[in-house]
Amino acid sequence: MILVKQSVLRLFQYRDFLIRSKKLGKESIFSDDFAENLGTTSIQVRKDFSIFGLSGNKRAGYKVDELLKQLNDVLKKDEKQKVIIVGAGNIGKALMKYDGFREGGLEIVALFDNDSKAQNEKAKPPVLALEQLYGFINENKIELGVIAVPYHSAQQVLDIMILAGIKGVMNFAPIALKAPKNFYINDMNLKIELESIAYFVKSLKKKRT
Amino acid sequence: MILVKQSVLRLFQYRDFLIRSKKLGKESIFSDDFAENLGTTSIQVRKDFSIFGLSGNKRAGYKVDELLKQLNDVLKKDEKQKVIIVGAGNIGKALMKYDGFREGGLEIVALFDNDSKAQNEKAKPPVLALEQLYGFINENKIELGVIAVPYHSAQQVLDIMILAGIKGVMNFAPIALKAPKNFYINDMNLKIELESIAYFVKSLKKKRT
DNA sequence: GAATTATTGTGAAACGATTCACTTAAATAA
DNA sequence: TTATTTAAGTGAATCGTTTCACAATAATTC
Repeated sequence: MILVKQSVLRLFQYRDFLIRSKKLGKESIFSDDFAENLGTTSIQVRKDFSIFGLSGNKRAGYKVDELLKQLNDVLKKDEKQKVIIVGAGNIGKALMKYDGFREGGLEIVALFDNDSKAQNEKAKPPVLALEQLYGFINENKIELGVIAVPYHSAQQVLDIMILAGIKGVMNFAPIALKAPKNFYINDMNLKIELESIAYFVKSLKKKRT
Repeated sequence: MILVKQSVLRLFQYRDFLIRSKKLGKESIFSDDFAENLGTTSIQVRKDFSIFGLSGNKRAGYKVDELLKQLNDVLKKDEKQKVIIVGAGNIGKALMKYDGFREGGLEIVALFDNDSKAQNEKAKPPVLALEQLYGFINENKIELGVIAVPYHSAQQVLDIMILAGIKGVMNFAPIALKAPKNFYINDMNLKIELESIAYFVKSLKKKRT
């Protein structure tokens, strides 16, 4: 399959907008509506749909229900997916409480932390010891993980996760991690993202001088 | 100026690696070292340097101190930059405590929240009422902000920020925001990023069948 | 029911980013 | 001091993504 990463990300955004529109009682919708809402163009929207074989009605746009069904199919939004978070510090805990994931069909089933003070087997979701990481992933057939540990232990943690059977991670450690080719890593380097905003803002100012 | 977004992001990563290498006592470094550490290629590294006029020594690589000085210059890492966070919920508070920003010369000077229970003028940084947002930005000439409020109030908050003089934001609300052309927004849509990882992982599996 | 209009759908062109293929020069070896 | 080696530097080619230009067709109007 062709890797059309940007398109896929937008499809997820279209899906969210579609769900919100449906809640507002809309029954049909146009490529312009998506464009307007997401800050892109209707051409981009239709091209994305075209790539994935999503179709509407010429002149009458897209039926909300129908498109949503097609989108769910393309995006494989079938059953819930279990996710674990490694690192129960500030970011790990914030993500645990983040509602967005649940809405997206992503269930956080456990956190893991070194620090015994953070651990709590009875909590929902439980916060377990790092020693249990390998076994938990293996037994529960977890495929998705979030890395929210300090940068010096991130690679170590990832290695365990890969060995245990995880297939993709979202990484908040501010460092590039090494993984095999068929493993999917999404780096969320908050430090660099914010630094780059500062940079681009400064550049914009210079421009106007 | 040409907008070479990807290159700029990598330059920040090179800088971080350079700083870590310096701490380890390294005095010179090669494009291959950067590539190896960041999971890219030495050609990419040299191309990035070339675009921004960063130069080394043929055969002997780059002097760590010298390159770092050049990089700081290119990336405008001069004075500290003040940042505010709007939304003192899970994510807002986690970001407040996140050390990475400080290391990157970014100082979080205040948080803002609707909820009077979250507010605390004496805290460091203070958590202020949303009513104070406009005045604070204006008086303190803040240019950078983080949006960590629920999606239904994100656009409202952004409008105030823009009006008050903010020039760029990092947005954690899972929605596309509208802003003028010369305003810089970096969307960190955690929900969609994690959903897309799930999607790509499923795709990888299919491939092997 | 024919003409008009609005919107989808898509191959081709343009653009931007990455990779290639080669040149240059400094350091080391002979 | 000359030859060899190693790594930087970069214009050109390639690749992936976005945008354009226009064809197709469903709905609406006349």
